[in-house]
Amino acid sequence: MEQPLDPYLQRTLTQMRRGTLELAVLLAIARQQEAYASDIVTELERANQLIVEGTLYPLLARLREEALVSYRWEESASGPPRKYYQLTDRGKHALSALQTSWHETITSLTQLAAK
Amino acid sequence: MEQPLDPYLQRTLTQMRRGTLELAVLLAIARQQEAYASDIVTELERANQLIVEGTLYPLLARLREEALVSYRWEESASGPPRKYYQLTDRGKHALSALQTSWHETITSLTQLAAK
DNA sequence: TATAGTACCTTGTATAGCAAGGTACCTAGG
DNA sequence: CCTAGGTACCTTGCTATACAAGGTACTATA
Repeated sequence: MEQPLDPYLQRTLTQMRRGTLELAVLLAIARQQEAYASDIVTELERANQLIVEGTLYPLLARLREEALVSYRWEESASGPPRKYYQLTDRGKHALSALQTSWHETITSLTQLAAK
Repeated sequence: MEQPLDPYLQRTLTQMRRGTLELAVLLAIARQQEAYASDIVTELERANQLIVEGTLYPLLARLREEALVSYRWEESASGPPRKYYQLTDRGKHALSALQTSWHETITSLTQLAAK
């Protein structure tokens, strides 16, 4: 039973997603070696990270432009062809750098929260 | 010795800050009971969270509009008067809610990162 | 009466999440 | 056939916010 969220909290959580979605998507791709958009959505849902198409497709396009991921087309028996994404070497390095920053952020906030 | 950052990483880290700065500022105020802008900057620097004036002042104004903080003026012997901020009850609740979301996010990403 | 230090705040720009809407492929039922 | 439903890709418009840069004003000191 979900309560409707305070608009303030809603907005702030959206901002929080900005910092983590890109990392989460890179992790989801890394985890599966190869993934197309629906795989990523499913993988993130499993981890309670919601992402919608209007967010994911532009994000994948950015990752592509930055050469963090590459893709290949694959035909599907049950619909249009799919773009399967995989991490490039550059993507693996970026993922590693982001994880480091992420851990530093956790450390900082943990320290701030300690009385 | 700081290396100049990859512009991509730079941008992404800025996005990461979006999600955490508001939480960090609320924590910094809570920690000190009362704080003015410079106190907050100092407190965050100590935790390795950089924040600049052009970010902090608008953020404090937003917190004020949302009634998460209130302030009182205090004269200073060494310059212009200062605005000392403190959390309101609503602010304490919001802080608590944000911390909960923050921990959930950590859990999600930790789960995604686990092989 | 300058100059330096402190403290407040605003303007303009770029970025990215999201709602909503669009195109096109495939299969199955009538 | 051809229409409906499911799948998959993508775009447009809106909004929020971090940050660089610039601005005002108070106090103390030389």
